[in-house]
Amino acid sequence: MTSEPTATVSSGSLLTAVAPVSAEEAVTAALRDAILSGRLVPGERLAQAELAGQLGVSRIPLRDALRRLEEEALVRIDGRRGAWVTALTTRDIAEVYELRIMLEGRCIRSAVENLSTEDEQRAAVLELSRRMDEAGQDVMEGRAARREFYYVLYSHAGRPRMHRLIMQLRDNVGRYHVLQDTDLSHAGHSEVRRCIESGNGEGAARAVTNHLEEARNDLLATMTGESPTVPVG
Amino acid sequence: MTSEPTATVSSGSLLTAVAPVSAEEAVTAALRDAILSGRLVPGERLAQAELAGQLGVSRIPLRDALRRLEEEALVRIDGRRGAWVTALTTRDIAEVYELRIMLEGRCIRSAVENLSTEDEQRAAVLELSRRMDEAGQDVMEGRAARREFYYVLYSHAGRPRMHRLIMQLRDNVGRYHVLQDTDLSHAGHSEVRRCIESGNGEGAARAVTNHLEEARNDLLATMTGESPTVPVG
DNA sequence: CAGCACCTTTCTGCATACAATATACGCAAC
DNA sequence: GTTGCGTATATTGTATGCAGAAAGGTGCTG
Repeated sequence: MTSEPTATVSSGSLLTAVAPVSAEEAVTAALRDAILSGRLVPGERLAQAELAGQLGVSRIPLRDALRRLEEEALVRIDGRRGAWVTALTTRDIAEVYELRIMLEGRCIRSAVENLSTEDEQRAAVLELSRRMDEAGQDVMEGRAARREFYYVLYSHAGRPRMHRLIMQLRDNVGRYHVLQDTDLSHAGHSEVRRCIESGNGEGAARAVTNHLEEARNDLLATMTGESPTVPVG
Repeated sequence: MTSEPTATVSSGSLLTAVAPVSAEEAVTAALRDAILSGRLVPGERLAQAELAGQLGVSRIPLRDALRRLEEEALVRIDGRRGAWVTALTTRDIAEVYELRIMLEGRCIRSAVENLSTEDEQRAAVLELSRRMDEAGQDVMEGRAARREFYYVLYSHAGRPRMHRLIMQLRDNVGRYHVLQDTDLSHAGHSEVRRCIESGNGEGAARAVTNHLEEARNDLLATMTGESPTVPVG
């Protein structure tokens, strides 16, 4: 949120991990990072002129960024009334996890099977798994490490649409895990790593499915009774 | 493609079926209809100034429309090089159908089960089914009727993300079915209708899954050997 | 005191204008 | 004859300005 746009967007997009070449891409990355990190909370209004001024760009690339984030379901645009950070209800959370369970099970199975015949790729994935285990102190660091691990792992499934969709669904619910039980996650991730090493795609699918079901139950339990912030109406 | 933008967009969006209120929405509907109907073929270049002039709007809403259609995977935008109508490879087709089989089976099961307790909603869906069977002469009319039937049917699953995603996947591969075997489709749709009437969600899921597998096999068989049109090297 | 209409303000959507970059063509050198 | 480079053109990305629609406040009226 500095006045220098180039400095603000130095972190780059979490999805592409390449330097942004256009202002719209830079703004998208900056806003996405702000939303996923919680600096922009669900329900918060996103005024075009204000954000454009803060990021040092015109309203045109900012509008493009808001529309892109709307497609990622991180932002909700309501006609000519404005844009807000998306607030999810418990029903939304349940649907996202239902989709994740269906998609990630299939995706990880193909990824693990494909990796069983490509040793160097598998080594790179396992290296990311090790780095994920190490970065356990800082919450945001651990989250970024997990995201990168699954991003690279799922990329080997040979299903670009599924991959993109899964990452969007992850980002949607990830910001609602304020303080997830990391011990529980650790067990699931370790099981996934063992399945990668042994080439057991079916086992990895079961591990991810179980892990996601537990995470869903935990998250829904913490959200029970809390009515989510609704932007308008 | 007239010079009057308001007349050009009278058809409205296929997804929302409501009158467009903004120029971007109108342009999106017009371009989407042109792509789905085949007037804009896969691989065709989409120049901003040319399309904006033909549709009678500025380049700004046209750019927004292109970006939205890019998210629907109907248009591919490549940096500052331009936009093209998306061309799918056989691998893309296979992935889209894999996703459809997973998602539509789950979606139709919930929809049919939900409809079993709401008689008037079920009657409306069955009316659309009847209309779908009648509109068998014209190819485009039959396609539109099928689309509306499944759009309304799936909307009763209580899963808006899944619903939106399924319709996008349908639109992606629908334009590749140049002349589908309508007899084969008829049998599948009839089975779905019977399951709706009897409230058999599991049977509807099986029927849709089988239907989609057959459609996938037919489409991939016709595409075998034909290298799809690639926009750029 | 409540409710409604009007006005002011603010914000978004769109059109025009400018800047930057990718492509295409021509020319020269090897 | 082919390859590399430089310039010209075309096209996209972005900034600024303007019109129109909501939202909010204020005064009037029942």
